[in-house]
Amino acid sequence: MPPDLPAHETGSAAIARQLGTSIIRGVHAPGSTLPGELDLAIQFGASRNLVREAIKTLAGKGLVLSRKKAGTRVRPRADWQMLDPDLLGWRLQAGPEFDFATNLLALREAIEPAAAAAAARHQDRAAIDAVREAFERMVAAGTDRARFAEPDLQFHKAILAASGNEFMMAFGGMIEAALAAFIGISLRHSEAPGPSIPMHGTVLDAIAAADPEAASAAMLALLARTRTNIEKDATR
Amino acid sequence: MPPDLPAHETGSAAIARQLGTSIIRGVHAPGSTLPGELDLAIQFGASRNLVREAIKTLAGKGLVLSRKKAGTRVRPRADWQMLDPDLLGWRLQAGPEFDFATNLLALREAIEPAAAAAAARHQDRAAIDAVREAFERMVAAGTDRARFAEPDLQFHKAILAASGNEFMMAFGGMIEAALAAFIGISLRHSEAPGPSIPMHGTVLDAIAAADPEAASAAMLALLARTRTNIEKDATR
DNA sequence: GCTTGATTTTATGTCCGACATAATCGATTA
DNA sequence: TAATCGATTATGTCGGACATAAAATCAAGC
Repeated sequence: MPPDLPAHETGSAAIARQLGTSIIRGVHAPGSTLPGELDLAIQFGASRNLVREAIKTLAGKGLVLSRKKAGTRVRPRADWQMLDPDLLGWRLQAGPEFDFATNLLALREAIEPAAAAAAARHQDRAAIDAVREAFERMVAAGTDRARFAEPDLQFHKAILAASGNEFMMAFGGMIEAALAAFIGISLRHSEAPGPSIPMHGTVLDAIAAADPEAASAAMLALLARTRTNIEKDATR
Repeated sequence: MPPDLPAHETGSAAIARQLGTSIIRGVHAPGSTLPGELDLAIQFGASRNLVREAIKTLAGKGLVLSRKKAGTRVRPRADWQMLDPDLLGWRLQAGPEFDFATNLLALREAIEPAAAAAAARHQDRAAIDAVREAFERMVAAGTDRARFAEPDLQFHKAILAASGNEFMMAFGGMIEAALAAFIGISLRHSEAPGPSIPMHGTVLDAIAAADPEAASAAMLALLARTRTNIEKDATR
């Protein structure tokens, strides 16, 4: 049985996580061949079948490719499914990366304003209620950073969900995986969240008012503030 | 050995694809429990190990969750990793879906202008050369739709790659999976591609000129034209 | 010494049966 | 009616075996 087993993580999931993290860290470089299945089984103290299941998981995320006799090869980084929440989590577990936060923010700046605009057009009442509920919990959290982070994340996820676009909704899982790892880091450095709350309210109001342009602009302004905070953190 | 085995598709990959497609089609509804591993092995004429490998692949893409005794349950649609290229391909294989094309286009309208702007800022010469090369192949294809589609896709992928943002690059695989399935369908209906070529050239010129706003606007205009074509197709 | 074809080796692909165990279900008891 | 207990069951994990595609090696011919 592999060690270090979080709740409900099966043996093959643990091996996939450890192998995935090793690949991301460069322990196994793109183009290189992983140790054979039997060697990996010995290394992880598991059966060859568990290793194979783990490798299938990594293959499904674009990290590796197996061929008879040829072995299991690490694919070029461009083939990795960077949007996969598991892979994202492994990247964050592997350690800080140059430009990770700014690249993620650039993606968010592209998608979340569009999602806010789509939500303003879509007018799904229940979904907008969920945005409002998250906003109210942010207000209730006040300047308590630890209590603020979770409703903040829910706020953004709720807007993605309210867009009515399943592709935009999918970013919720990705952003959640990324921010979950960031929370522990950024809570120490970020300023108090209080001042950004009204900006969140502006986004909500624009969505509720069915004003796509205002919703998009408000979300862009909010994320610009996040960018300022990230850049400020980077210079400390 | 499972039947219907495309080149280089292993048995477990074939089972994953067939099971994934069944789930997407609603044959196995979210919340329901899949047949047991032994039953699936009989159904697919394969070993229990192959079925388990396939299920691990699906689990890694958010489609299912297995627990001892409880069985393998289909997760809510919101948990599916909609951005996964394999899942995207299975969705397209499962059959036409309401709003698929317009949702994908809305996502592209959010990301590709941002990628074009980022490419204009990033100024990676080799990457811009790849954009130019794809553009020249589009020009060479002229009004031959069949020859046009592939360089058109490469053009968009090259811009995503030129952005320098790994998350934006990741859309290349996704768009490729989506458009690969669309090509067979849309080639019959789309107008000749010739008139859009200059618009592609405008995007390239703006990127080469290091003009992010012009690049973004040009890409948005190009995608607006795609939207017009999709809406035209929808009314036939 | 190089090229080509044959042979051998090897690592994955697939299978089968077995055992462990977590979770579900039904019966019993308080 | 609720809690407990035992049986059942489906997944989790293991080990060994065989098939086979592909890589490596070897031999023959030029």
